[in-house]
Amino acid sequence: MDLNDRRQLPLFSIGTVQKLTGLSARQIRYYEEHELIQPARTSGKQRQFSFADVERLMLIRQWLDEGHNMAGVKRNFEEMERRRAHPKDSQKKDLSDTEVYKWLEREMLGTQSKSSESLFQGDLSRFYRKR
DNA sequence: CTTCTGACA
DNA sequence: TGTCAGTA
Repeated sequence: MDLNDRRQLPLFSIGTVQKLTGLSARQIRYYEEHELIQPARTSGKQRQFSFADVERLMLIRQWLDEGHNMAGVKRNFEEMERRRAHPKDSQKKDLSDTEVYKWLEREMLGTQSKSSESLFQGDLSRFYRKR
């Protein structure tokens, strides 16, 4: 199992994702309705978000902050999809392992400074162990 | 206590 | 989007 597979692992509750993205639970569920994200579900129907989901939500957050509406956000994702299907020679590749870990490190440091609670610890332990 | 769906403004 | 209800 490589890093890219682990980016798809269902790890976070909606509460954790709210803190990570700054989006409200209402918004997160709304974006799921619009198929912008497809979080997994537990047997009890609780949403389980992966890093891939969180990354997409952060992109949505960014585009929304930049003034885009839902239609604009959807267009941006469609554009990303086109590029993935169009092998242009000088396109950026997926994040390298070191880039992902740097991102993780920043998230953890930023979170820990806000309070003594270790937001990730529990969920992240699965991310590191499951290989 | 947290999350879920449906619904209203 | 926020918020409230009634659940699981």
